[in-house]
Amino acid sequence: MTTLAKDEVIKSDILDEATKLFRHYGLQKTTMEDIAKAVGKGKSTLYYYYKNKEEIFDAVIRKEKNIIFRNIQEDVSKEDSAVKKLEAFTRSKMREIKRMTTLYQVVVSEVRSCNELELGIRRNYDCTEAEILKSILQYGVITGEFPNYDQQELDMLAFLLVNAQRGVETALIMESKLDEMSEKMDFLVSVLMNGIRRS
Amino acid sequence: MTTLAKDEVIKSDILDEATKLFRHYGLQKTTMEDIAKAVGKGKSTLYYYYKNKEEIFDAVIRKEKNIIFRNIQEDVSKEDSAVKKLEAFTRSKMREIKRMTTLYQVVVSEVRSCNELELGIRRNYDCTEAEILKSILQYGVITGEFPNYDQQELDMLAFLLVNAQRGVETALIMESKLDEMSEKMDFLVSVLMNGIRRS
DNA sequence: TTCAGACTAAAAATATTTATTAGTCGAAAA
DNA sequence: TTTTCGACTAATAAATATTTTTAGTCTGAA
Repeated sequence: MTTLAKDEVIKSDILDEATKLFRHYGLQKTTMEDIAKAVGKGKSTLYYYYKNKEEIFDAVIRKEKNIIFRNIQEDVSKEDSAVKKLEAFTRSKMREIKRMTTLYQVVVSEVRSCNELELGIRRNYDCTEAEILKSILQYGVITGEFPNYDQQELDMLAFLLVNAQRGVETALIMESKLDEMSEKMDFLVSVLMNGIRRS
Repeated sequence: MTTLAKDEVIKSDILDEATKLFRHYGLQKTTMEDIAKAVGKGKSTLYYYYKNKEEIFDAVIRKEKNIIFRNIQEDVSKEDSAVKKLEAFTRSKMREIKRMTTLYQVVVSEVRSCNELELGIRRNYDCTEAEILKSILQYGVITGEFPNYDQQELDMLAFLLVNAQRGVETALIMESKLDEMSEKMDFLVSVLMNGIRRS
């Protein structure tokens, strides 16, 4: 294997600097020149590596999202019962959200007004969440922890879990009670869990 | 008892017309002149009966909110088990929301940007919801349907229920899937219910 | 006591100018 | 050939000035 292609290194540099800047100043207030300066290159050089600003932002979000979900997946896979997996999922998600509050805010709030992007990213994000949840639920059905929900019911359950959690998340963020988040989420999950477990 | 005081009649007329207009055009796009014209009075007359526009809007919201919650309370009180009460609560709330989508939108979305009002109304609205839920839960503890949750746990449960439901509501409204609302809510409530019922 | 018309001050909408910034291009450096 | 840059433009956003609308007041009439 040869050394990493030079252009891949630079692309990755650009992404790293862009990530920092977006996190600090948000999407709108970070200019292409800011990014170029941070990388130590001219502005037009960025356009040699990326089509435009949106492509950079997309790449940043995709990368960060992947990190989040890799971490979550890792935590989830450590547990061996579906119930514990679900608890791990929530705990892990909370931790990730706190760790990346700024970028999360960008995705959740700033981007919320930037219609084109919003839908894509937010939906994509939720889909991944729902996917993970669904796989956990499916696992629970297999292990016999949960009753024999059919595919449609599992979809609905995953949908409900994602959005119920988000409802609580939003309320706590709006009242800036992030510190109560864990406790309340634990309680919510334990209730939901017991609910799912019945028949 | 004498005939209803004349000014009470007019105040009520103003409220009725204002309600219609707010429902049709929203808070911002309804002017005091519009209301006055609809009532068939001059604009300044409105100020004889109400301090300002906000007071009118407040009164409209309070009145509508009372109707909603009276209807919900009525439906809830018909049931005699806590579980059925909770189901009735959700079903009834869904129906009320659909019935008043427009005004609900005003409260939920338009007012969301109108900071001063937002907090007051939204919080007030949620409080009432949470109060009803809490009383249902308390009832369930008394009847033995639910385990012996203490006061703090009941508060938390009510908070969770309100916001979990709102999360799902919001998602469905955003995707304009109001028709799936009942089905999904039923499912959510049944899950939550079973969760609450355990120990 | 109840109302209206004329009024004001504040806010909202509009138009206009100015400043930034995303993205292009052709040419130079590596 | 691959990578970089400086100079340029067109579009977007920010700032400013201008007009219109509208909430709320005041005086006085019925």
